[in-house]
Amino acid sequence: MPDSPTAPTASNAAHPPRQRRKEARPQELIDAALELFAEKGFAATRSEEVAARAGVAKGTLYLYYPSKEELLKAVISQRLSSEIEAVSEFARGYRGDCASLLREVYTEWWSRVFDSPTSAVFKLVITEVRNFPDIAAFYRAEVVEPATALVGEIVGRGIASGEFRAMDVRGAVMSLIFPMIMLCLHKHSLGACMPEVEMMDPHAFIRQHVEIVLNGLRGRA
Amino acid sequence: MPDSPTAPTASNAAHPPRQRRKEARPQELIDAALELFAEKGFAATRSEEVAARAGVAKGTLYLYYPSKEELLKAVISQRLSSEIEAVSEFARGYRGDCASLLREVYTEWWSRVFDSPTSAVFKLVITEVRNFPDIAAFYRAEVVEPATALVGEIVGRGIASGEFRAMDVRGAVMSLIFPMIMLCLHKHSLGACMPEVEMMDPHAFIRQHVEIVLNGLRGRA
Amino acid sequence: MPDSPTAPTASNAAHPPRQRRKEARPQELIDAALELFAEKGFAATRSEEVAARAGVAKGTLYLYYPSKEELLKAVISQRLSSEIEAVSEFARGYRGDCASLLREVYTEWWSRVFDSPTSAVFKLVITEVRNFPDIAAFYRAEVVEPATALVGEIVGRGIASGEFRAMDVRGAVMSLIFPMIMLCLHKHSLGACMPEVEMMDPHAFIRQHVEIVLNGLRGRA
Amino acid sequence: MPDSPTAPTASNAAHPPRQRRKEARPQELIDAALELFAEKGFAATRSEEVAARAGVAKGTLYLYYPSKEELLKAVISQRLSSEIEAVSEFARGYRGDCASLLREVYTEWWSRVFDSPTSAVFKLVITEVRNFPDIAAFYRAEVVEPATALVGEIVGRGIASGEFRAMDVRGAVMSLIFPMIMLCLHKHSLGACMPEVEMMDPHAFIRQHVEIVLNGLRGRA
DNA sequence: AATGAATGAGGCTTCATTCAT
DNA sequence: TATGAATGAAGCCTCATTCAT
Repeated sequence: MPDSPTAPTASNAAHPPRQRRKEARPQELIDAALELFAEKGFAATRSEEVAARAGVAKGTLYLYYPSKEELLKAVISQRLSSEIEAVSEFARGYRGDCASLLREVYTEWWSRVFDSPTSAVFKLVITEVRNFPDIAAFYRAEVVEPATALVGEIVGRGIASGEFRAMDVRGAVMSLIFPMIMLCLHKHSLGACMPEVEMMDPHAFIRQHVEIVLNGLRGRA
Repeated sequence: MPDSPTAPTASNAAHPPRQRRKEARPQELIDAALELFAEKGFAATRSEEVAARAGVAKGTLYLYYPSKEELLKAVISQRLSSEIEAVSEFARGYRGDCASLLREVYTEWWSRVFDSPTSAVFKLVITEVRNFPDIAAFYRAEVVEPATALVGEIVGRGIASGEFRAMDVRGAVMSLIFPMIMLCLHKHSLGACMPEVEMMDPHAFIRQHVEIVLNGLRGRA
Repeated sequence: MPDSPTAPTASNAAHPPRQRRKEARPQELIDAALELFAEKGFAATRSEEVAARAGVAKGTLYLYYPSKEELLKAVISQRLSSEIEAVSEFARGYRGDCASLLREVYTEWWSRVFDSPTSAVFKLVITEVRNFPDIAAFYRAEVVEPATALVGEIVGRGIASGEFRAMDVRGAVMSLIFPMIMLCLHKHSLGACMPEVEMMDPHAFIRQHVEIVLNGLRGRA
Repeated sequence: MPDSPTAPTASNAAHPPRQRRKEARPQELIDAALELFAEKGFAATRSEEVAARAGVAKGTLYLYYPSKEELLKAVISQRLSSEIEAVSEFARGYRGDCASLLREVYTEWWSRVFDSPTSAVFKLVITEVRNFPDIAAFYRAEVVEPATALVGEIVGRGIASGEFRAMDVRGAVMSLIFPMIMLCLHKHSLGACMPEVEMMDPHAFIRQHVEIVLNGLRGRA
């Protein structure tokens, strides 16, 4: 029911009341920026849009980040840092065979990442690395290396114990990881454009993919 | 092919090229645009750069494409159309078991795509679909559907014949295809930034990945 | 003056200063503004800088002056008013020949002006008059006219008495005054940029200049 | 008589015809910039105003100068360079006594400078040196040093020959030069605001000032 | 057809001023 | 009264597009 014209509500006010929320702003801005940068790309997102989505005025953005580019870097590093924290914790001290460990990591951790805003970071990194070399170095050191090492070590152990057959470990890691990243990319690109197209449920896919690959790592080639 | 005896010798190259140029311009502009759009993103690429890389002046671009956006659409549709042509041809009338067919499609056709400029289109599509809904519809109808249908049909046949175990076919297709697309994305994003980092050879990865998945599709889960 | 025996010793300084502050604020703001406006120009000086140099926060400035422009006007009029007061007093009722009077005015009063913050006002006026017409009217009425009248009258008396030869009085006044103003301008422009360049001592220059001009006013042309 | 509403003239056109005048633009932009920078100050002049006064659009300015700051530097160096050329030529190989030479330099060269747009450069330099240290170095090396050397040498010769009495040469140079610069500054500051105020004719002042100082340099102190 | 000078809408950023605390 | 977070108008500059040559 629309407001009657003679009964303006609070939202009609020309100047919504100013709020002083110094503590909350940085995270709000980062969240808004991640959504928009992933949706439209860094260059095509106006800084005013980011501010608007974070519920502040244009100028406020610049009280917290000195430029749009610095905001981008903050978005990526802040998001990834917290996620990295999470996996490390997750994998540390896990007991059981390799297959179970991988199954757990994927269904627990990856499923959660897929549902979180972090899923957008992959699109952002792929889209913007070539324009911002800092990102490449950071991403490689903080994400690619640790993730490859973690999964690679599990696969390597499996090969050593005879659970898996001999093969190129780096390739096996890619076979495991790449589809997960693609799932994230799809969610924020084609998937976001065509909600009507029925696709396999992402979580079910994750489970099935891990099983296929684990199974494929075992048998005779 | 040596000069025909009646053709002028050195000055031969002076005119025909200029003739050929006019015909070749659209393709040269598309090639330049694909490289740059994939490298920097559509919004961050200046149309003057595209013209420069194609060896013409700024204004000339607009004699062939009415706007930067139309150029983008031309880039995507032209590249994909020719590639689609190619696979259809490839798969049509293939005889043999499912595994062999998939092996062939991937190692022959995909390996070639990975090495061609078409590999950049995937990055471009992922980057820009949300800004240009036309692209989404086109890409889905012309690429996603046919490719999914093609591979899906092969996998389906394999399940029907008992060669593969029962499972969600769409998911199996994703398990096969996603890493290939990621390979292309990587080539044009992180991979382009860090040439020094050693990775598994892409073609070897393609072979290994297909074997892992094919093997995984067969065995008991 | 030593502490009075009944006054608290160290803690003495703690409270009175805070009291004094409130009274002193306008002058502190004006002093800070004069320095900065003269250094960087009115438009290029941020009001926050003025506040910072005066030791208060941005908002506080606006408790004392309603806008940056009003602060500018206050800076100019306040500084000049107090200086005008001083000369008038100085010249009133002086006895002696014209040359001596001029010599006194210049070496006593001008030398002092040169060393005081007032020297910066000349740069400020020259820089900003055309943007703020109020300043022109004020400066002309309160500074140019009185000063020209004062010096002009002395020179005129000298010509009348035969001490000086006949000439355009306004021009003679300019010959006397202009270099003094230039000295102030130089101090706050080039002079401030290149402290290493040796120049004639300003006070010595003032004395020599007055002698040259007085001498020139006398002799046969 | 205003145009009748039904008879629009050429000046009513929304887009005045584009003119391609690559050769003439730089000088036109410099001239426009000098006027405006001197009038309002560098910071208070919008780059669009400069373009408009030069008869071009905003963007055109940036085809010729990469930033407003570079335009400022071009304005100053271009103007001064051509003027420096002129004096050097003027003084080279002059014959006659010192007084005559100075008289000539002043009445010929300075009078011309005063009437030319170059007169505005002095205001610009004084106003902006502290913000742009490059200008200080350039101005000192190209203007202050040569001018001081030129006039200083003449005065020095006069002292050596007994035509002038002994004194600080640098000071004498300042006594000669400073009023000329002040005349230029006045023209572009107070003088521009109050055209109604009668002042001594600048050219007459220049002549009288030189005579006063020359006379003052001679006589007994 | 090709060029590149010219244009001006639009984006990033600054900063004078306001206002909640 | 003092603060400094918040605002948004306004300025610098870029670049897609146009058009005179």
